[in-house]
Amino acid sequence: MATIDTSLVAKLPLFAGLAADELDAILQEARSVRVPKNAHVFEQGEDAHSFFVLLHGHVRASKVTPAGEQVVVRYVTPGETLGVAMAIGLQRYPATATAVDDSIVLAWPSAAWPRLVETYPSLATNTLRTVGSRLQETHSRVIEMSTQQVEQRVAHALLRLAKQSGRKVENGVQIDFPISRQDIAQMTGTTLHTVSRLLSGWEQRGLIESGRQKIVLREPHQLVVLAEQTSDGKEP
Amino acid sequence: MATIDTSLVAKLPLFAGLAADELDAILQEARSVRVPKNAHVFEQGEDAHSFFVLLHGHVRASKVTPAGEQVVVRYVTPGETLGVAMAIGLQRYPATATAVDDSIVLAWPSAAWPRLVETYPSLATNTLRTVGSRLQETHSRVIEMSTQQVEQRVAHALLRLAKQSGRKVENGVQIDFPISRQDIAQMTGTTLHTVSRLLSGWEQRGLIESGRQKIVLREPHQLVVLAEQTSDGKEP
DNA sequence: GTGGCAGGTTGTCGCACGACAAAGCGGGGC
DNA sequence: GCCCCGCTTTGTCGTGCGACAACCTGCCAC
Repeated sequence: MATIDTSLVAKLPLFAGLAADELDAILQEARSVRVPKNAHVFEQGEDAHSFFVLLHGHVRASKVTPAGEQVVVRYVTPGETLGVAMAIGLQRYPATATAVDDSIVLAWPSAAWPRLVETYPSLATNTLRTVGSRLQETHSRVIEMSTQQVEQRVAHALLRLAKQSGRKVENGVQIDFPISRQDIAQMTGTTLHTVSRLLSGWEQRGLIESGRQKIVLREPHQLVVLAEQTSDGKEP
Repeated sequence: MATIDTSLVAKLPLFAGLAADELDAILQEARSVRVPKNAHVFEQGEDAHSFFVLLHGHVRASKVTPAGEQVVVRYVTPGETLGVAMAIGLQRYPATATAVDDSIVLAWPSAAWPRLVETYPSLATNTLRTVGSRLQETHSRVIEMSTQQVEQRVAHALLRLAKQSGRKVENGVQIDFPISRQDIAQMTGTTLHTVSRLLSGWEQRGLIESGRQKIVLREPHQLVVLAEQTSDGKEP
């Protein structure tokens, strides 16, 4: 296994406030794992043996309901932690993590977490901060789903994806990993049919440009307008 | 200010793993505050000056959207923390906390948090666990809103409230604080009209008994059946 | 090169629920 | 004890969007 590039990893929120030698010691214990596209990093219900940091690629975290429906919980971008089940007191992963692109993760055995936290307390506070901000985001999503129509929700979803993982291209901002209408539907609580109709409409109006598992935002600002529109037509 | 009853507080998850004298030291720094019914513990957007533990009563945490719609984030029951904004890296409270009953909270200045955490690292891991489980719950809510109909969601909401704050009464389990159809609507992403219709229906079928800001579950099991029903009629 | 299929588009239909409206009702305040 | 106001109920109507269905299309495998 190759040595990990410390200079990149040092900047991650998880490791904020750690000295270089401390970071080295922590990284000693990590394995770097390649996860090919469409492979699982871990699966819902499986014993939470490891926790991870995504180094490269993109990972989708999703849950299945008892009735068998899939819901996308979030997309993980490089630098973020995933699978921190153990840290929040779970024995099993509450979701499935799937690489949507060839990806690389750092993996630590969950068993090491209590010791690591004891030795480096900032790991706990750093994780607390990231879990907290995920809680915030999830609350936003609840609020969106409670108060907004499908069109607004989908627009928001695209904007969020573009902000997280947008890549500047000729005609605008492209979402930097393969994503289907189905995926978007599962993020926004609607059906791929409705998403398809919406995207078609936007494409005709020149707001976006899209193809197979590919979306380019041409007029992000217009989408913002759409996303913030209230159903009663008049803005505050 | 009266001394705080240590024996009760010692059992709270926040203080798990602390020695008696450590707990005492922490409690020294807290003020106990009475919050009358309908008063705010704190308000959304306000500077997050303190964090709290609810000792007695019930508190509703809610957010308002830019468009002015209210959404209920959660109901806080005695023993839970609230207002931990600072711990998760926020300067301001992300929601408003309102006492729905006369309540009592312990309050610590947020400024003390970093020092407390440094001195008593289990505060961080304990908080991490509770924030983690709130994240789990919020994810469940997203999933519910994505995949279930209003009837199922409302049934779930009642069951959750009953489990958290149910009080055994003659005819079943009563939700132990005043709650309106409006509140339930704001928890489930629907309107008070729809909630009213649903409750009326259930009352006629003998599942519940309800009045002004009061709900008694007579047949919780029947509600569970309702809550788990899929729209296509057939169960797995 | 070509066949197969995952991903996408588009049309039609139905209904769960939100919007609007208007009228009971019960409890707390004076 | 009475009045008023916030909670609740119930009716009607309209519609956003899910369900179902059929077909298209560009990619990848072989």
